[in-house]
Amino acid sequence: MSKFYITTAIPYVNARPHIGFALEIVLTDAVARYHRLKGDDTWFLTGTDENSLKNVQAAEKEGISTAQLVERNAQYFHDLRDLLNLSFDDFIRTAAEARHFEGVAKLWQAADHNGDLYKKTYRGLYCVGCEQFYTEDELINGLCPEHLTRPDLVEEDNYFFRLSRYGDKLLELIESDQLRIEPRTRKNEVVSFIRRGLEDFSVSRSTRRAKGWGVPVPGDPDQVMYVWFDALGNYITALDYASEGPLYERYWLDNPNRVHVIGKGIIRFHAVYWPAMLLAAGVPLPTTIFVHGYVTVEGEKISKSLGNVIDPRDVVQKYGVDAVRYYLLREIPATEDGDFSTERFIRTYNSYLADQLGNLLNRVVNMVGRYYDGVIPAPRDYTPAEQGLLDLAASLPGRVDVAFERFRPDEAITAIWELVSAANKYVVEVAPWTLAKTRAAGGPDGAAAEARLATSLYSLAEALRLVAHYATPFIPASAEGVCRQLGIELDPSGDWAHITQWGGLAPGARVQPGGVLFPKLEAPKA
RNA sequence: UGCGGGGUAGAGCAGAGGCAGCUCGUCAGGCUCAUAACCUGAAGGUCAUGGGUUCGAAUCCCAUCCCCGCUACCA
Repeated sequence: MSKFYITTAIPYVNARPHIGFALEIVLTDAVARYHRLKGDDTWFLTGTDENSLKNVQAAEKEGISTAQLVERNAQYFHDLRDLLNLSFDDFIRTAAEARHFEGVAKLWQAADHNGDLYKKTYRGLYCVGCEQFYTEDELINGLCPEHLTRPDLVEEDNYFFRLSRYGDKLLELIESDQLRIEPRTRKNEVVSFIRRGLEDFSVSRSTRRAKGWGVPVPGDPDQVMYVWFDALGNYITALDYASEGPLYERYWLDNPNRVHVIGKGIIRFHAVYWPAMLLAAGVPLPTTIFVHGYVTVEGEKISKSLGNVIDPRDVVQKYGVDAVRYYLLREIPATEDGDFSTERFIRTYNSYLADQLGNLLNRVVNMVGRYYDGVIPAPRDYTPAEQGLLDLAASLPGRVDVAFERFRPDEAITAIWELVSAANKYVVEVAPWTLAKTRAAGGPDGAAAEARLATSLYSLAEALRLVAHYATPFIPASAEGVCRQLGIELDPSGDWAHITQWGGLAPGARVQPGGVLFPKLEAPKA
């Protein structure tokens, strides 16, 4: 048994969650659930990033307080827990929690004591209407793209972080995989970025410009922290870094697996800024950063102006939570961009869940009912016909483990579904309905047929038990549903070697026909 | 501009010197336990293009054309 700490990025709360964040959090959930299944001491954190000036502006527009606005919007994200059947252990809100304010202040001070924070005049092009800075190339003909006015050249004292000090150290850690960045192409990106030389970056804003919203800089009431210390710090403040409490000890200090799951757009902040900040503060670094791709919708980038933003609530309501989880985990390759298309969604669901798994369960439960009065029989001698199933089952623990080690749930599912497919083939090969007829005829042939029939139905039920357990991280509710119909329960012991061993199903279980687990979806109109 | 990844069947992808594969889709057949599901078989590819190395190249080398990511304070 090992330990495992895993986090998602914390999203801005200025809009409802969309399908892209659903991908990240479902992906993280599947990995966390897998580690729990294996008996690892697992902690899964998510939360919301609330200390942004944009929230202040949005609240003003709506005529409510900023605290009210972020609280309401944070709820949308917390609601994903039920909606997507998530298993996070903790949810941190950066604007609302003392542990966060205190932890971030401590992190700041530690970096400061190390001499890595200093004050410098920041000069930038500031649009009063937007209340934000623009870089030259963001402007259109030198004008603010939003208001088409000429931005002011504003000077302001801010604190800067000495990132420039840490290039060599970061390179060493990343190239040696002490800080592992997956997939490899993302690691290359980061390495080549660092090689080009690192510049210090600004880590505070004037309190006035931030309208007083944010975490105050310790000892300087005129400044609040900018997003870096504040938002990135959540990964340890949520573990009570402020007091270096038991969670911090258990999941950060004394744990070889500290994993951040992030989208490709924020890799630099997590793979460069954040580790450097931790080095400055004398805090251990994360061990792994996994970078996933983005979701496109019907082949198009998600964007508000295109109006193709998908709310996970809508798809879950329409198709069910496990259908959505399955699609995200299997059809979107974790390391690449992947497309969310209704047509493909329905095809995937119908083929893998309804036709292959659901139908297999149905036929097995039905045959046990018909030929053994609903009681799963004990197997007799295994023959070459079963060998394929047994060999495949024996290969799965290793293959699934490798897949998760690489953060590739899609590969794990593909491997698991080979067992579903093999079981469907096996049904046709042994043709239990023919055996049942021979059995009914009696005589020595009938006795032999009885043995074959018992062995085959047991083997099929056992294959389904294994599939259900392997499928738990991906489609937890349906995995339970499979077990319920088999008349057994998911094994919560965490004894993975035992769970995945062929023969774990105790004969004598009474199947519970429970109707269709995955009702087929109407094919999209051609 | 530089760095990185990629272009393989209608779609999505695997293969990294030795008969071009997988899933979905399409077509034909089989089966009747099952959700018209399942099983078997078939059709479908100039492996982006041009050249080279090799007995042999999707695979290695050179060139070209496309696509995508990164190219800093933008979560």
